[in-house]
Amino acid sequence: MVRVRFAPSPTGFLHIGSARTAIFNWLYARRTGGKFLLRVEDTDLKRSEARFLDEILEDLSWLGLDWDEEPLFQSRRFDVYRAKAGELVAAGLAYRDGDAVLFRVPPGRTVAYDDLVHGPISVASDTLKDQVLIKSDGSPTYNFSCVVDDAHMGITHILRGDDHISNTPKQALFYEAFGLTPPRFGHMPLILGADGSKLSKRHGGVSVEEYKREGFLPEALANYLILLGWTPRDGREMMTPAEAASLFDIAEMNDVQAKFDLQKLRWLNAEYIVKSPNERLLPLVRAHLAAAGLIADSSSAPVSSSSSSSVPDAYLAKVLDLYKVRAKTLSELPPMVDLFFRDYFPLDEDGLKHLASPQRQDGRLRQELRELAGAEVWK
RNA sequence: GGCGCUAUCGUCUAGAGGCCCAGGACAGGUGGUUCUCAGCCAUCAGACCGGGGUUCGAAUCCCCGUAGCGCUACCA
Repeated sequence: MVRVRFAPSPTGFLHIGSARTAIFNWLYARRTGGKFLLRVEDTDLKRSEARFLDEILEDLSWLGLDWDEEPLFQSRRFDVYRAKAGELVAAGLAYRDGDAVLFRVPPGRTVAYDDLVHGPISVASDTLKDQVLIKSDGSPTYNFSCVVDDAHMGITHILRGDDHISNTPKQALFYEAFGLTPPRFGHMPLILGADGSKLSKRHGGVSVEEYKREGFLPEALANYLILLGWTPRDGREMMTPAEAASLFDIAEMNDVQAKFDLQKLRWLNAEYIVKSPNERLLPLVRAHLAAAGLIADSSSAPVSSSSSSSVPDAYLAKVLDLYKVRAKTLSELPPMVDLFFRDYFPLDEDGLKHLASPQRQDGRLRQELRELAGAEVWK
């Protein structure tokens, strides 16, 4: 049975690239009827924080992913890693260097494996230095804890970013040292910023949380991330994770790094906004309007008296019907609809000219507008 | 520097030797519809990194170059 895992480090928010890795692992598990597991790589005690883990799990759920077992925490398994390293030392395959344990890389070997997305990859062991297994402070290195835990969790397929390609031969050597058959590896290309450089803040956000806050719908983000690296056979572009899961094939994964295109994400988001029923959008829209100060913040409003000042759903729904075709993100909505939440309507010259143009046959309205213009002292 | 991965329109991609004077989507241009915007409809422009091979035939295979990215940590 297929068992895959997503292994975040709780040292920051969920990166957009990590989110994609998680999605594809989930896709593969769901496609094959296997298990999608979580492992918390919190070996860096100083940088790991519980609040980051909470945020990461929340974002994964938000994106529509679910996992099959309780997450494994690496910070609770330090004694296991040390014991495992001890086995290798006893077998003469590793040695203690001060308080650290290093793996002896066998010379003159070609370490090869068949990558699920890239095909055959090989590297000469002579280009590898001896690998640290256990650091002087007793904590394990990434590559070592990774192998120990993947074996422990019975992981059959490892789908991760291209940045781990160079780690794989090292890990393959560890499996060999333990007499284990390594899992299958598949490395997916990294996501780059629009200018081809490493994805960073200036490209429009690197964390899932930022897109959530901007008013992107999770189905749009998930859909876009899936598209960035895989195209279904039938060429469709809009799909839910569940639909993608029914079509997914690792062999079809792209092996080319892709640039993150905010325009296309925005287009997808707009499509999902238009398709979403108002009941689903309303709570989100409320939050954005409240954040913009256009309506009272429902979450912090007093329970009793002020019902008269709260805007009814029916009213918001009408506004939404008018404007959801124009907004590419929910955060764009408030400036577009602010006039529906004000008591005065200052008109600029263009607006006045347009509404009072002779093309309008409604003389009565024109008259009213003139009066309005005269009354512009409000502004 | 060493090792590795990659290379089709601005972007995401289709293309697994002839079906391709390269198809789709986003973005862009133009026109139409509309009292504005958005939308919708129509339409245009836009690419096989360079050079060598292999082959009757290459975007597709091989080699070299170039470029981008990754790794080269007692970070993960």
